[in-house]
Amino acid sequence: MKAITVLLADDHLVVRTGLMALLGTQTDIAVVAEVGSGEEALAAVEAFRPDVVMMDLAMGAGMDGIEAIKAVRSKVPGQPVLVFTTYDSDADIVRAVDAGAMGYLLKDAAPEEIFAAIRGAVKGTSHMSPPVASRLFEHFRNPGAVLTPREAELLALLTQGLSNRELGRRLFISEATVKTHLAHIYAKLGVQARAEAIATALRREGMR
Amino acid sequence: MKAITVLLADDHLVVRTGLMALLGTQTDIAVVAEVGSGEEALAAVEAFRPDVVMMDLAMGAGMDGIEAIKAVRSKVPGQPVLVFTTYDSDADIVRAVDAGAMGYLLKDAAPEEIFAAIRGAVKGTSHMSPPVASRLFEHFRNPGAVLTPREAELLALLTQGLSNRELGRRLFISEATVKTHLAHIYAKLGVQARAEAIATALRREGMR
DNA sequence: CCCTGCCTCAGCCTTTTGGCTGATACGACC
DNA sequence: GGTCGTATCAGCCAAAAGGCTGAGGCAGGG
Repeated sequence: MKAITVLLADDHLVVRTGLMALLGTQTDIAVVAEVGSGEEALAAVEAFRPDVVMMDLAMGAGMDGIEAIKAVRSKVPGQPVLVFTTYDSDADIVRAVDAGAMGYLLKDAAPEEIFAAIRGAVKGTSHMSPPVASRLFEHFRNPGAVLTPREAELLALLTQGLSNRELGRRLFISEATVKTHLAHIYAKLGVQARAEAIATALRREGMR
Repeated sequence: MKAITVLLADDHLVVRTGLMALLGTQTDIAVVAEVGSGEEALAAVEAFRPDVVMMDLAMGAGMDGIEAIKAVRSKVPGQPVLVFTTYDSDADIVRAVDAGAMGYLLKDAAPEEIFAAIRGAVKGTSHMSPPVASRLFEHFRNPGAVLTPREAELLALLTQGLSNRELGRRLFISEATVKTHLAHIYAKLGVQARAEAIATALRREGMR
């Protein structure tokens, strides 16, 4: 039986080393390359054509994990990519899934879970860590909470602490429009005021 | 020469595995135990009396890294503890240092840096990753920005998105007093408004 | 004992924010 | 060709937040 080939992309050497050691215990899984950035991952996918890519989402400077997933899958359509990260923020999960990730593992996952996800990925089975799955479920249970692109843009600036006037200047819209968007955002987030919206956005969505 | 004994405390199995693998390449460093929580770390320190403890700050549920450092050092005075974490928020660094940490390493540190920090720790030399050191320096360069206990308490609630009225109710003080504290907080943080204060606090201090 | 820092509070006035109602415009979809 | 979602804007009013000045109590240090 030919071993499943895996590419590791994570900016932390310690994590890559740990994964290599863990995956090394499995005879049917072989790490063929390890890289520390999204750009390198893209190149390595072309060079090695691994069966599965394990990708961290936070990768220091440059291309982030989500962009890397999109780039990889546009270059190699159908390439199975597993997200392997510390966080399980709503936004990250949703963005990863619609960037085409086959699975979403948390770094505190048990080794068996990791192995199972890799084996599943080559067969086209997707795997989510339980907390991730439940968040994703929540997300689709309440699709009313999906912000429009413009609203999301505004929220991002809002979390910088800008005033309505500033928001208007930055987005080239009137203060009246800013207020309209804000009202919609508050309703969707289920909050009463600006402060709460910022708190919610920063906590829930891992926006920083 | 007797090898330096090390205890690893980190809730991520992958990270522990990676560190074991990296440290295993050094003949003068021996990992004597690895644990996944602050409570276990405390027990392991007593049982193994390691030369150095490497401690993560974020450790899921239960005792966090800072508490664990304090507990370890109160049980074994002078025990060298190295913080090994992903983040370098101001608050974490300062709290770790005054909990008695001997050094502060980031997870993306080069292996040589990690080895050096461990070797230094047993000799009583403290080591900081460069970005950490510069933040610590900044912190002491501008001590005016130190919030009073009451202000910190208020800021914590502020980041929950509460209104002035709510803040007053929670802290059993009048809205007038809340405004006074807020004015001081804004001045110390160097911000103009509530929204900015929340953003700054959440981003800079890793309060969540 | 005085000074300083911290916590507490009041009043006054301006600016900002939020709630509401209503309106126009454009593109997609049926 | 109508409908829906999105984005844009206005005006009005009430509530909240912020700037300013002033002030009392209390603990700790010189």
